Amino acid sequence: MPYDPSSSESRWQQAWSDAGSFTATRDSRPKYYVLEMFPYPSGRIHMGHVRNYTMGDVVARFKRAQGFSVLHPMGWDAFGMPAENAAMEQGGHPRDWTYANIATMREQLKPLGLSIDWSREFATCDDAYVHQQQAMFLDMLEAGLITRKSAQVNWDPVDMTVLANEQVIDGKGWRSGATVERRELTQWFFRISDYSDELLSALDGLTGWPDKVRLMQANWIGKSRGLQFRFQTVDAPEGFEAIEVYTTRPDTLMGASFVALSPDHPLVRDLAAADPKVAAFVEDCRKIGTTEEAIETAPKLGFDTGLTVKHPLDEGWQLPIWIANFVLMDYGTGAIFGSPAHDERDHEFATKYGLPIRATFGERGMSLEQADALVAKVPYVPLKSEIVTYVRGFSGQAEQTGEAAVDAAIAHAEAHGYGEGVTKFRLRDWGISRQRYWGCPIPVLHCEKCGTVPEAKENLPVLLPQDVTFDVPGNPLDRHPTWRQAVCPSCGGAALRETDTMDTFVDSSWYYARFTSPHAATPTDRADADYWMNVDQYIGGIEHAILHLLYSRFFARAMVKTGHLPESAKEPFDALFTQGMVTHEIYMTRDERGRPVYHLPEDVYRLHLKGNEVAVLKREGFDDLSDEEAIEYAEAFAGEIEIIPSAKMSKSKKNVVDPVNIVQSFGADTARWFMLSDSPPERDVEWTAVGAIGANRFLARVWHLASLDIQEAEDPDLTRAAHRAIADVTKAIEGFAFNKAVAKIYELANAVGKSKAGGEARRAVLRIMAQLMGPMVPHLAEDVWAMAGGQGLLVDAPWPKADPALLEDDTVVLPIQINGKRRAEISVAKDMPKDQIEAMVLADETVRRFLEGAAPKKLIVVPGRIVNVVA
RNA sequence: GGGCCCAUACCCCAAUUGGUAGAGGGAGAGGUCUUAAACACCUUUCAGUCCGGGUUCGAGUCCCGGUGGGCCUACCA
Repeated sequence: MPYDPSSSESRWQQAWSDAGSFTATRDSRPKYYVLEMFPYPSGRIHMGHVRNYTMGDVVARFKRAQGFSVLHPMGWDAFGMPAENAAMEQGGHPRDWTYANIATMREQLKPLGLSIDWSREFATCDDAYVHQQQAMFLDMLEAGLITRKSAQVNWDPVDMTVLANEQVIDGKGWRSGATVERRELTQWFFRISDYSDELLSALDGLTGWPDKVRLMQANWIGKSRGLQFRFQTVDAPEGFEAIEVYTTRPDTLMGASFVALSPDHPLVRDLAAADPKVAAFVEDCRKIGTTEEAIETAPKLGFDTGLTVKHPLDEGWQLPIWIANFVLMDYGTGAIFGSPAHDERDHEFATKYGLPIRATFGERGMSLEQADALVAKVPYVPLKSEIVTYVRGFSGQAEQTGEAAVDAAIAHAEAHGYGEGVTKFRLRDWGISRQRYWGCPIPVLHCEKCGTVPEAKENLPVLLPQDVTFDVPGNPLDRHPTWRQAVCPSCGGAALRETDTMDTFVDSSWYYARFTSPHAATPTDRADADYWMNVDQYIGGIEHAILHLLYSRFFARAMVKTGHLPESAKEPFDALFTQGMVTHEIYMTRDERGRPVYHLPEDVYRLHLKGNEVAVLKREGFDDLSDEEAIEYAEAFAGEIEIIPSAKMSKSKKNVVDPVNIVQSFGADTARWFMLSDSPPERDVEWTAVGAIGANRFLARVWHLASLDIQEAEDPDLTRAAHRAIADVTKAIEGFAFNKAVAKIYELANAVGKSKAGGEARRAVLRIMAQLMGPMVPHLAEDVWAMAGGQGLLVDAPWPKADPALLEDDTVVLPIQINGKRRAEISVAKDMPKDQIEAMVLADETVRRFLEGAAPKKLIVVPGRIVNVVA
């Protein structure tokens, strides 16, 4: 009977389902919660999902076998713009599109044989989830965690909607092509910035997270210590007698050459109202979008207001006030002083507009002239920890580090009363208002009498109306005939509903908590949350390293504050693993006009031909060719396709392989095995057709090995190999080194293949192999388990234990190095004392020949490892 | 511009964390089986660890300086 995953895989999946093997239960076992980032229901699963969920499944099945009560759920991040875009493009309703996609993807996911508790499945667009999220919103509003304030947004005047930064391309709306405006809108915010310090300092405790992610979060939160102070203005309009600035380099105050204001600074607005030239300049600045590329390529623009300020340390010294496009209103105070000698941007600006460049410090030991010469062409920006010489210092030592100088300057300002030391954060409040239909409605009302009023909890959920259309731009909620009309819960009068919906990051900020009691009539059930939280292992892509994880950390704290999570769950993810991408080669030809045309891997015949990598298009009739004919064919068309090195799978480059096809032709276990082989999980893995065939071939070989009928014989070496494998595979899985675990299983399979062991001795080893393979290729493992006489289902078998007595050999081979080069080796008992080894080494013929009778200068014996003789 | 990661055989990757560079897979070559092929099995080729210094009895591993690739982030004052 050959290996036939198509029949056996669904059979085992049915068996697990019938046995309820993966239903998570609260019981006496220790708990383990493993979670992979839930998918967006885009329509089809892709290889990235397969990799992500396979890794999680390995952990889940491994922990389950080790005796943990495992929670391993799955759900859908179901709100968001693609559903609305689909409705606009193809008609239909976002809800129908979303739920149809979920149904499709669920059916694609299930054949992978993941050990998921499907009874806990939910989508964030489910009425129940919307309900509980709204209930929490009200709790958080009451607890002071939410605020409403005015903020700038990217506004598309044609589509009449707010755009996210990534939807603004070259200053134009991605859909309409209209020039994007910046607009002020009143929006809802989570007060995450109140938690800046807490979210930053708590990173130290996240020892189960990659350093990289912690660092990225720290940079994002962006704590800085600096000086905030005021410049007295000269002849400025009323109300602007002083300009507040913030700097992290107050030590460069004597190098100040100008003050620069953001185009959005209140003083600039005041000036623009009176002076059309200022207004025109501000308008120019606005045209440059807020995108990264736009900012990167934008030239520094400045406008001299003609106004001046007095230098705080020298009343007679006046600095000009400029408006500069590179000054941001939402960081610091929206105003800076320019210190061109020690800042790249300021230097570029000063050079362009002919403003003075005066050094405040130079390299250690430099004179004032030398320092000024140093900064004339390029700014001097050493690390703050470096010692420099202050040539225009005003506080602290002449020779000191930047850090010390900053501290001294702050102290000086505070002592003389012209400024104070301030800690600032880059992290801003989290704006969650979206002028969109397909999201969770914000449950508040606007009442003429009472103002903004929270909806009463008993009126929840506030559900989206179904009778909407997407044929006109704008938010369908705004133009719905009746949906907005509601009763004010405070005064009983007429009120209008808020039509903004919540950012979808809100949905994904607490789904992990909802999984602990997905059907509860409250956001969480505290007994369940107390039992299951935290997530012991979270797995997902690095692209979520900042926003999703930071928002979730904040949200968990907010849930603790509102009583929905225990205090111990304020850091919800104990351990985080960020997996690499799945990549594939890109196959490209060009059309008659030289434009690139990409081809799907399934349409390409790929082989090594006389040392060259060749890819050719499969034309009609290709599938009927014999191997020789196919090679001839490839030779005939060689070079027609350019092979571009592997890159992340993307539809536009057509370098995608559909997991559904792979599962159909090879089985889920092959896809899973491939994903775990070779590449370390944190690194990218390249999908190749030959690799998939290779993985499948190995699984067939294991099947074959298990089905052989071998005459009874003992083989203690094989038993040893099996126990060695238990120890190695266990360690590898625990360390997320699945590629190493795979290699150890290959080794064991090779040993089984070579061994003459038969009967129960062989079956025992096969059962161990099945157990070790279980987390990775669970279906084949069940087959092997059954063939080798395993009792019951393999998923219910406890993880095997290695017998320590079988792990170590009694004798070890010690290599002998002479002057660092390996020259000989001796075989000694494992626990032989050092002096005996030394005696043996000195007696060794090769060693004696090298030493030529002399005593060695040094003899280093590392027990169990190596001996080095220094002659 | 800033930060992080990576570089070992033709390719993907191991190397007990400073102790014999090769565990494993793929590809290539040859063979057994076969009418032939597939499957299976056997045999085999291929590096001294990107480059240059340093520390050490000993460096793929640690340190310094380059080169090449990748990821993230960015007018943050």
